[in-house]
Amino acid sequence: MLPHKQIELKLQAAVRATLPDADTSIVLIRPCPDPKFGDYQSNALMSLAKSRKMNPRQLATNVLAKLDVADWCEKVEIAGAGFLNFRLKSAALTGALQTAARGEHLFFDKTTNPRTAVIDFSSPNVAKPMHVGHIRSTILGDSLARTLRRLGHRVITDNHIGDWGTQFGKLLIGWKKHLDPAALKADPIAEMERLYKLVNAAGEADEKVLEEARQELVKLQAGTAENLRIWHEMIALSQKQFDTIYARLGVEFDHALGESFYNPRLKPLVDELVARGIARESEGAIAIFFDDPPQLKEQPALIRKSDGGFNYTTTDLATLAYRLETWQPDEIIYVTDGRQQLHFQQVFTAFRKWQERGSPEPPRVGNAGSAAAGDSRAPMKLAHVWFGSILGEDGKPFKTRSGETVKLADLLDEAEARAFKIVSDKNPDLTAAQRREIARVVGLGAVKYADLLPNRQSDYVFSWDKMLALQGNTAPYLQYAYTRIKSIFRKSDVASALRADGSAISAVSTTLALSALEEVALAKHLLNFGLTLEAVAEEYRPNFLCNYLYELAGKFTSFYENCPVLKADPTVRDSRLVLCDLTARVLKQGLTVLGIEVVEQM
RNA sequence: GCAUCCGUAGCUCAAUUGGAUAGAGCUUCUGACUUCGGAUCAGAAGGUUGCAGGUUCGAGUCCUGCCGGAUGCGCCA
Repeated sequence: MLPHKQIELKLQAAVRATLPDADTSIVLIRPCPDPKFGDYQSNALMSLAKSRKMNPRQLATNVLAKLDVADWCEKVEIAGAGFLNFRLKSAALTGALQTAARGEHLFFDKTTNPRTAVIDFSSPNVAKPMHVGHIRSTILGDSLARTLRRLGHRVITDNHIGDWGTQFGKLLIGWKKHLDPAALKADPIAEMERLYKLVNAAGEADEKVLEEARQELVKLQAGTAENLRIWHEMIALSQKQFDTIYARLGVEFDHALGESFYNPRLKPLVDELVARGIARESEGAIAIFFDDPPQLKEQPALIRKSDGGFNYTTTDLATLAYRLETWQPDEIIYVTDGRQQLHFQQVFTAFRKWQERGSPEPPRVGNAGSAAAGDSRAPMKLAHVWFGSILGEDGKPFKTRSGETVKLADLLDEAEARAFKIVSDKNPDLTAAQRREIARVVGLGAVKYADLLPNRQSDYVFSWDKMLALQGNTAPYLQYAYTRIKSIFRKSDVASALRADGSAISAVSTTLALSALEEVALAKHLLNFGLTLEAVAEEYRPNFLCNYLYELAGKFTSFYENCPVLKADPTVRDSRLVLCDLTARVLKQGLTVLGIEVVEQM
């Protein structure tokens, strides 16, 4: 277990010994904002003292009297209004580095409390090209899944594909009357998109077309063989496109249960909600009204239209119930844009009402704050992880120059093409194949990182130049730092001493001699990797990890500038090689968690 | 009209349970032994955190009001 965790546990024990009824879950250790205060701090005693109207420094003194952390820390100091400052003993620091060098850990611990999380993200639509609007959900969701898995949680990823809905009426007309088989073969998505636009335009001019579309839709919903066959083919063709893009992005799903999967469940669901008095008839439709959160007072959710059809609230409720029955998750995470906040508030609130009035299995779910008897687990958490819009440089929603949405495949192509140009410019001696591979990794990395770096809730301005400017806080900068480390090993004679998986340097002495300030700063930063991963999982914010890795790369380059490795005396040299190796491994692992690859040379 | 979110350096963005002197990158300027890889590094400049109050030992963060912006608001998803 890492030193900061040990200190935290000891501190919590000391607080319990001092204040037996205190909630120690808020007693946490954080890295100090400024190294002059120490390595770790806790400010929890101040808030504890406040809520109890105690003198914070007196409380700190009392807690300190029961705190023994001498195994890891120098003397603990009380500072300011009641901060506790901890300074690591160098033996604790080098000890953690040594166990990491032996491959026992990589500065994070697997959770002692594994949870099951279902993550719903990406959700593209059948018969339409994946576009830039899908990128944030896909990349955020994937990195959250990777983070949770790395920490030892059970993760189920489910792609809720848009494979049902009114657009299929128009698509069926187009398919039957205007299909160009050659075009379909060459580029199925483009052909289906063409068909949709064609019929959509015709519908605007002629009401009869719309009526015809409704008829086709009804026939599809009724299960007419021909419409069903065409619909299946449209899904299969679309899935091919999705698979290609996901393979390129390195994104995998455990399930892809589209909206249509839930069709058989919609009518029974509405019937049950009506029977339980949760939903009622209103203006010919069936709606759920809310009293509970005041914001929803004037915002009923429709679950059946007056024409008898169902809508997305119905589907989402059915999906929620299915996931609960099938996987019994502790948590369901929806990664969508912020415009759906009201919708998910309605879905979550409706679901809790349903749970309160007798629910499917298991009953613990939805009763926020009160676990059912016999089940000690916390109630299921429903999280809407929302993100802001992608804007063009004019501050309006991002489009191509001609006003079209930007296709994801085109965007990735361009990222790779630009990266290829840069690699060829910087390193013309590499073979074309090598440069293409580097461009792929760097280009895709740049796109992903640009998406993950901003706080997800802000809108962000999409700029080809900024995204692909391979400078500053970008993926290429981190990838470059990695290659510089690898270059050191290529030039050293210990490369062969690395295990095949790169996990440890066995030939290097196990004693570490950290003397330079830059070495110590780098080493201490390595220790905080796990805290960062936990924060990402807790807040659903991969940008914490981006910033951590950027700081790590910064501390490494500072070390690299000031501390020669290969030219140093043997003991210092070996110690520095260990630091280099550990830095490379954390960089690689961190980027992997973000869904970004590394290369040995750029 | 109601609701949600946002407003931080010239620009794009950070800021870990309310914590210590609000940090980066870009841009500009000045430097770095032909370099363990210069896709690098060091330094300088740049701020009344939209405005006005309030709570607190402590507020970019919480509360109230105002100004400005984005988004959403019953039969699309």
